[in-house]
Amino acid sequence: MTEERRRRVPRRIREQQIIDVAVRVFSKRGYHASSVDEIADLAGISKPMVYLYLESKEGLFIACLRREADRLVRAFQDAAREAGPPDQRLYAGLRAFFAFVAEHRDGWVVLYRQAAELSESIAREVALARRAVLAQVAGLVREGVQGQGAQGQGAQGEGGDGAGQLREEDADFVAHSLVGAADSLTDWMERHPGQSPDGVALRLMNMVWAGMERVLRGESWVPHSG
Amino acid sequence: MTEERRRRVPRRIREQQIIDVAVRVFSKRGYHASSVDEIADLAGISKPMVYLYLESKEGLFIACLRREADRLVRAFQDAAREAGPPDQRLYAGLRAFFAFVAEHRDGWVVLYRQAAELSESIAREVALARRAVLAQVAGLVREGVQGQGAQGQGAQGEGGDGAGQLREEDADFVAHSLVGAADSLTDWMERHPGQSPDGVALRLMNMVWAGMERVLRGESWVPHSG
Amino acid sequence: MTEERRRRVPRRIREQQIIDVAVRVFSKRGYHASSVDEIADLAGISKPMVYLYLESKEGLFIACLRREADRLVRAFQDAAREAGPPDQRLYAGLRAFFAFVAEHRDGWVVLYRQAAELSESIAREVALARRAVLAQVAGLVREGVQGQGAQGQGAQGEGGDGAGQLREEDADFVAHSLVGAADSLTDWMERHPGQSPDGVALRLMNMVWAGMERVLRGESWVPHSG
Amino acid sequence: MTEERRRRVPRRIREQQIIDVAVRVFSKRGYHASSVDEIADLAGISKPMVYLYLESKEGLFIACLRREADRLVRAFQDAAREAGPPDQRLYAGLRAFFAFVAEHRDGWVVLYRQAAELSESIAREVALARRAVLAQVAGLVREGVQGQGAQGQGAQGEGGDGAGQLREEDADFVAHSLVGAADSLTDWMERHPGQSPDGVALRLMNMVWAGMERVLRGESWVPHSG
DNA sequence: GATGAATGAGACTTCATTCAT
DNA sequence: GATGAATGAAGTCTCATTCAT
Repeated sequence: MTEERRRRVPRRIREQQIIDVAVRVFSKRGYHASSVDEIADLAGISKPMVYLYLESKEGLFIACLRREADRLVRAFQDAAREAGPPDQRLYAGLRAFFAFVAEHRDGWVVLYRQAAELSESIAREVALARRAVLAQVAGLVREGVQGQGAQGQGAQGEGGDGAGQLREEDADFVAHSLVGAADSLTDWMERHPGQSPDGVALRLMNMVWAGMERVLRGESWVPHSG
Repeated sequence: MTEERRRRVPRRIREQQIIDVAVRVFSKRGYHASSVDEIADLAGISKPMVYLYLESKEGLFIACLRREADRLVRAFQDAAREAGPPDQRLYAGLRAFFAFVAEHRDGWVVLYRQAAELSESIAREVALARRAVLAQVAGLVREGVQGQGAQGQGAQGEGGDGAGQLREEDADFVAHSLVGAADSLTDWMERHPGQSPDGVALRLMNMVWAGMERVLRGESWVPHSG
Repeated sequence: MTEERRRRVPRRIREQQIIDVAVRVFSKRGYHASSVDEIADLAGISKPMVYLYLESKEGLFIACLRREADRLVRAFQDAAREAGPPDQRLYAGLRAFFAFVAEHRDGWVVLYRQAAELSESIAREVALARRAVLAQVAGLVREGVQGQGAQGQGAQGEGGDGAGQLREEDADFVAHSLVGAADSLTDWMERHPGQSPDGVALRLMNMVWAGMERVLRGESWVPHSG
Repeated sequence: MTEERRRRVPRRIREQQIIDVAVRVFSKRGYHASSVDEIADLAGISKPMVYLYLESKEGLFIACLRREADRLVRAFQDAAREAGPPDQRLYAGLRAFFAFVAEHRDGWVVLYRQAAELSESIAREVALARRAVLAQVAGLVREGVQGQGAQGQGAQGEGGDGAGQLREEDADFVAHSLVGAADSLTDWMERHPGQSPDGVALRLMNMVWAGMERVLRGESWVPHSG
């Protein structure tokens, strides 16, 4: 890995180099405030190459988006493939998530902090990419809680049969909550640098595990109980 | 709504008109993709008026930011002022939050979906505004859980004394989780239009209430319990 | 002279107040870089008043120009009215000039440092005002040297009859030289704050007095004398 | 002059073309009244090229300034390099000056008629450029008069030893006077088109040569001699 | 594979000027 | 006599994108 920027680099590699830089820049500045000029400069090539390989600024952004979403999804899948009881698997998923964000902060930002400023056509891509991530989480949640009645951690013995009524909607609700919380916690992590990704995952697990099942079963906390 | 667009509108009112429009536009397009031209047009005035009253695009954005943060914080405070047991108060807070977002979607987007693309000086303002919101939530959380041992909803009888160990950090963790989840759930709401803000708040309450206390007490879910 | 900015000031006085401020601002920033806004602000009135009284930015500038040219011309005339031998009178004129500039720096700058940036129609006015100043100097020069043969300071006894051949052109040449030198020396004065206007006038007098007569007589220094 | 406006001109050349035009425009209109649009148009290119090569309007102006100051200084130095007695050298310097101004009127105007309207940072540059020009003249003056006692043109035999007391300040005084006079005489030249630069230089030489030495020696004309 | 040269379009911002009170 | 409200026009500057080599 001689770091000298070589001429005549084959297309596949150049593309990756460009995307590497672009993720960094898009993450730092946001889509609109990023300039193709800067990206080309930092990639050590001229602008026409960017356009030759990635077609347009939108194309470049979409390429970034897809690569980062893929990476995150794969990290999730790898973690979830682990055998084990469902709570362990969800925990593993969350750990994978926080570890990914800690290591690929830029990728996460590109995926999740570019809501308002994008053109219609990019917004669609972003929605797709996020759907892919959310789907992973929702999957884990569904599996995890389905098994919870049998292997869960005790207290709620009211029967896992409620899990049969799992609706897509509920799993989606929980997945949104988890991903939203996790996203927000990346900010919290930045202000508490001592915290390991695993620690954050553990805390979050503690906070939601007990309640998740409830939600997926339908309400049980009664508003006016006080 | 006989809001006929009049000439010679006094400054105070014009400013609000401008900010109203700006919140809408910034929310729809994001900061950079918004143009002062469009905002002026939609406000029914010429660009120089915008600059005369709000100084600059940044000034305009900051004005939007502050107004919306104030509104949200006030909505929260009003809800939290209600008497009642702590879980009720947190529930009221969440309801207020989702109601606010449902009614002021644009304001929320301006506050919470403008991360990466902003200049240093605006980023500071955004951070401040968000801190104000987070502080409200953290406050509610702290109060709520401190009282939980005494007036809580039963199941966890392990004693409220653990609440004494509440650390700022933990309340902040929970507040980040809640706000992040809530933010993300606004997307969920958009895809499930039948859901009332109160319903969403209830679901979220169910999901986190049981676990919050755990987090604030220190961990209790054990990773390798399986 | 209670300095409180009063309302309902009569036109004549308001006009002078405005012009006072305008001379200062035009001098500091130049014509184009000055804004009517700033002038109105500093004058403590609203822009429409400026337009009511002075018609336009150009009108305002021309008013400044005329007033300052008048003042300078009058200072010159007062000095030149002094009786005395011609060299004394020229010296008195130069002293008056440097004293004026030292006290009305802004006025001078407005008159003499606004060459390139002005519109055709203002440039005409400027030329007129400068002509008035140059004419004063040229007048002094002509008188002074005409008498030089009789009452001059000695050395050149070749006779004052050459003075009869004075051409307008020559007096004008000398006047331009003197005013140009004097203008430039105002910069020199700024860098040598110890120097009194009178001292500068004396130095300049020394430098040009002997040679002036020559020029007005036709050449006498021969290029290839070396 | 087959300078057909070509496409794809190399940077170095384009830069010079731009500066050529800019000097003309800045000279004609002054800094603020000049528009980059006009400069680009006259240079036969689009605005972005101007900004690509010269950074900003200020950068463009500074580039003009430096080039013209360099040219003038070099013209001076070339003239002063001529061997010969000191009066001849000063005369050569003045001739060079007037010849330069006659041929590069625009350059001179850019250098010397842009006083009041410039931003702080440009004003610094202008001051620097002018200093360079003044320094050349002051150098010539110093040399010239130092030798005057020995090789001078006769009349003043009071001893060249006074020349040893030359102070920086005095040379500077004379230089300011000369440059100011010369600047002002460029206006005179415009109104007397028949005059050659050499003729003007000769007249000025006549006017100041005799007196210069006096100034540099300390005063000798006595105010109240009459 | 690679790039220096070039631009149309559009952004923010300011200014001289006027209107209605 | 005086002003707050309002604007058309113009200016500086940046950007995504392409052409010709």
